[in-house]
Amino acid sequence: MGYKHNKEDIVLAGSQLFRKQGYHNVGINDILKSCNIPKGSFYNFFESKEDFAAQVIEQYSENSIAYVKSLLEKKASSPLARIKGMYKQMIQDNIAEGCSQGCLIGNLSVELGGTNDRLSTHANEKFMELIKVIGSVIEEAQEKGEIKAEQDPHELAEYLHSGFFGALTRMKVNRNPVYLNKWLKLTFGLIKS
Amino acid sequence: MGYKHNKEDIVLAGSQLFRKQGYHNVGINDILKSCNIPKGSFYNFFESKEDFAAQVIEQYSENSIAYVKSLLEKKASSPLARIKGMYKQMIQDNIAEGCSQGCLIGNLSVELGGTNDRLSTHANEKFMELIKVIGSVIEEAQEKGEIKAEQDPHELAEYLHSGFFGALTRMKVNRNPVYLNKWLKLTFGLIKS
DNA sequence: ATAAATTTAAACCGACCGGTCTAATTCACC
DNA sequence: GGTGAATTAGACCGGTCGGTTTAAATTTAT
Repeated sequence: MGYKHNKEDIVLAGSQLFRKQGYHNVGINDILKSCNIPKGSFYNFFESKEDFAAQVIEQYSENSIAYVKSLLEKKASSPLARIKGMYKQMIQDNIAEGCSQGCLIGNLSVELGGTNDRLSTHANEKFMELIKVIGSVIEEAQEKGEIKAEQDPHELAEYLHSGFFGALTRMKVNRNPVYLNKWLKLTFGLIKS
Repeated sequence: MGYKHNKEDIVLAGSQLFRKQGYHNVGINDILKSCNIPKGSFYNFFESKEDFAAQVIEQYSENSIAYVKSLLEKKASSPLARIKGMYKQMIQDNIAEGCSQGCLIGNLSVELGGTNDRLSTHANEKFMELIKVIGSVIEEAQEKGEIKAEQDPHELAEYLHSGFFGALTRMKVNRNPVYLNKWLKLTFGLIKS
């Protein structure tokens, strides 16, 4: 049950730092300061900065997937309403964070996609896992006739979520949620039957 | 007319490096090596790394805007065909680069949006300039009845281009252009009248 | 109670970072 | 052809980077 510090808290702090400031702009010392641990403890838990980042990706995406599943499982409402509600909730979450962070997976894909195979492959795998979850609810919505049936549900999920990342980027650079709301309105206007 | 080295070439080399590897992962020495100049020359032309990056943003986006305008001005074809043709061309360009770079403006927006106000504001201004250009052709297409007229053309241009950036991110992390093609097909299927 | 194992703590390391400095070179102009 | 300004050249600087090390403190097991 542990000593003074615990791994999960450090990883959580790291995900906040990486999301807001990126990978290369965050040093080990920033991480140490942000949760008041000495360097020895850090290297006791993690092999390297890269290993740490891999665990940040893992924890963040597992939490995200669980969160998305919980939002999509409210069987009371229709599939389309659940998907739209999920994005609405995510928009609220980003607003609560001051529009300054965005999506860790997307951000790291951009920053490390050109150079760090290990981390960007890891991020990509987690992205695809999330797409699967969203895709299955889109399929449901198509079966109920709520969403145009012409497109492959999995492709549509990819389209939605990478478009949402584009909007998150606009949000981050402007520190303003309007782009998320515009995206929501436009996207769901376009895909509904 | 110059001595041995010239500024524009250094800026061009920098834009390649920043696009592929990001801002913080590229050091001054990487830039020097990539165009074989000594440090003294670099600091003769540029005040600092940040000043250099600002000039990279400026040159890259001015070139991009001119390029986009040239692609959109082929009055032989319809406005919609011109817009779609522009994205098709951009997809080809990214393929020619090995799908490893993406968009400098978008990439820097993600990496620096949370921390560097000067550079991210600069990037944002250039993004909006480009949106204006695309927006005006969308308006044209709407007047000709080629694109659904319900949406504001400027908002639609923002939607298109930030969605394209999302697809570029998928491309970069997968080193694969299929995501760009899927995006093209889906987007233009959805917005056409 | 004590020994073994683990975690905490921070000083320390070489490498590299962005940036400065001084000298040699090259150019434009008289 | 000589002169002053701009460019080229790279050694050099303090600071910070990711990472190592050694010892003290703490927890667990006996």
